[in-house]
Amino acid sequence: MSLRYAVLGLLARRPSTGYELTQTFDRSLRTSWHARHSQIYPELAKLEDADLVEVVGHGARRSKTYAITDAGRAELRQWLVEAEPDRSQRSESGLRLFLTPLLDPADRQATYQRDLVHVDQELASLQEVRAEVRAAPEPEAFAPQVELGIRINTVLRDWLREQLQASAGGPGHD
Amino acid sequence: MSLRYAVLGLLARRPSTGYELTQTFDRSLRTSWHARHSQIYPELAKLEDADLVEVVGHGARRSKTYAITDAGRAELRQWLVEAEPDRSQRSESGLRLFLTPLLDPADRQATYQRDLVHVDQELASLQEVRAEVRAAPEPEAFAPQVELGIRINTVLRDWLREQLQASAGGPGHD
DNA sequence: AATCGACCTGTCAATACATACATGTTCAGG
DNA sequence: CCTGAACATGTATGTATTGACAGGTCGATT
Repeated sequence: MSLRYAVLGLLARRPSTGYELTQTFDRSLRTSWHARHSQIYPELAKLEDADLVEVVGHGARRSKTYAITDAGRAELRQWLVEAEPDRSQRSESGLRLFLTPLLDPADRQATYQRDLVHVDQELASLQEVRAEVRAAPEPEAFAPQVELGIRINTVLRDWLREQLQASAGGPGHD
Repeated sequence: MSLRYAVLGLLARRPSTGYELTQTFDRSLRTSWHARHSQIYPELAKLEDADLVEVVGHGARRSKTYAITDAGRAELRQWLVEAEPDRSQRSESGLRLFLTPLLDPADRQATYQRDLVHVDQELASLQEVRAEVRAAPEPEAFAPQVELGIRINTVLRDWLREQLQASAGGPGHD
């Protein structure tokens, strides 16, 4: 049911078209709940059927702008506050990190290096977002979430650097 | 395809029965790649068909012990080193954290509090694992991974504490 | 000897999700 | 006027995953 609440949550921030939602899933939600447009459009239709969202406008290229309804807000709040969270996760990157010790030192170093490049990019993009948020006239409610993303990626970056340094001396360094 | 490599990876660490794999998925892989036994048993059968794993023993209660084959090891290495990682993730907890700013301060505090309890438990259990790893006679290849888990959960714990303190003064505290 | 709980392996039906297919629209540049 | 790229929305087919069902096994306790 997470997809449903992800969509509801994004529409609670601002009314959007399916296309805009798809972009937000790609940009902001890819690290927490990934979804493709082929899932988003049918989900919007289901949510509309259930009166949790409604079409509030038609734009160019047949686009429809959806907004969350009061019922939708209530449903979202209920899920966030009252439903027991499912703490399980699916992260291919996490799985790879978990299994990396199985590789021999050269392969291991190569994969850590690849991850480090990615984390650096991630950090750069999050720092840009933070700068934008700080430059905004009004305080942004999502600023702490951006900060958390930066902190987690920083920990990851430092850990990857340590692993690379530790094996840099060679497997039988002593 | 991640499930396949998760199973292969666990069998690369040591031969196991389906039941043992299920337990490991629950204990260690729940935060990176979650799977139920109803997926694991059929996957083992498929892997055996493909000669990537083999049955190396029969135990009590009809249990079969599987081990990874040389072909399986090659397949696993190839995936870890050469396949382009899919960086997208699915984490209900992450989604909840992302959406929490939508809640009013009282609800928000309640959910952060709930998360804090969980993170504390997670940390305690990871610190136990670390202690075991340190007490082991031989150096444990997976020790850095445990350390990373501790660091990430520590960052999360500190961040949650900050959020709780920030809103403790009340929404219009100044 | 009966019973209970943990052990252990499977299957099935329904839902979630990915990939590919399919179609039409607006705008900018040549 | 033509063309290509980005915009925008959908559907179809196959695979992945869940939750429920199902049944057999072993050991300990009574």
